[in-house]
Amino acid sequence: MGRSPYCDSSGLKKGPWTPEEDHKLLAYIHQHGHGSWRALPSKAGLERCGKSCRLRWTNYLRPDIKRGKFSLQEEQAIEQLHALLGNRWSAIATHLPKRTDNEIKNYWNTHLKKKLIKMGIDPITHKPMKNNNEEMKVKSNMNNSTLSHMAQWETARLEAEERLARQHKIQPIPSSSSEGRVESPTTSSTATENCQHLAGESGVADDLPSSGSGSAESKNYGWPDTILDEFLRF
DNA sequence: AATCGGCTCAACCGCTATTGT
DNA sequence: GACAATAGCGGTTGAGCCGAT
Repeated sequence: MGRSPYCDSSGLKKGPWTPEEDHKLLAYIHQHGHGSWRALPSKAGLERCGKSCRLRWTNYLRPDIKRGKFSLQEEQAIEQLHALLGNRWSAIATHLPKRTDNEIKNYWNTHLKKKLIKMGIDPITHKPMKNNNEEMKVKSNMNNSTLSHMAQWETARLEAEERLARQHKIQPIPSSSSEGRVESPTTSSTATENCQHLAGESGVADDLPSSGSGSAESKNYGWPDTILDEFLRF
């Protein structure tokens, strides 16, 4: 499997995009669609590599992007989804309409991770940190419902994993879901609904997507939808 | 006013996955 | 099946901003 170089360093521009470049990219995609990203820059008259164009489009220029501050609901949804999916930003992004994986990743790294650490929660495991001082802080700062809620999430995750493992021993997963990258808008929306249900019960994430978040590209990387569903059904 | 340090976020880089031949 | 091309993901970087000193 040959790896393509990021961008040939043959005079291609790097760094921040100018409004003129944005305009060229927008105009081209609006007229022709992006097609092959590799071929796009020359067709659009841009001295950028295709990868750079794709990134600019998906992270900034796409019309269905919501920019600006994250709401409390979005914040809580990210926390819950991260507890469930880990650093699978694109998978998390499919459950947060109009937010890009890059934006969510940035927000996690700059805000949420610190917030959890401050609360004495390990941002990786989403469990209270073992450190005594931190644990004391957790005990005094976190309310019981938050703790029990997190424990429920973790328990449910483990149960779902176990159940799925058992199931797979009996019946192998169909090829579509065993390939790691799963495209299934149906189950995605089910998961979303369940997430909404869960969020509703715990009083968070009221504005989670009610549809498949407009994601024709909706994928649950790594986590098969069955696990996600199981977990969110909890 | 200068400078220092922390923070944010757009963009880059390197890798894997997928698709086509 | 092997290989190449392309797409997409997640980690990291660095320029710019802003508040503190």
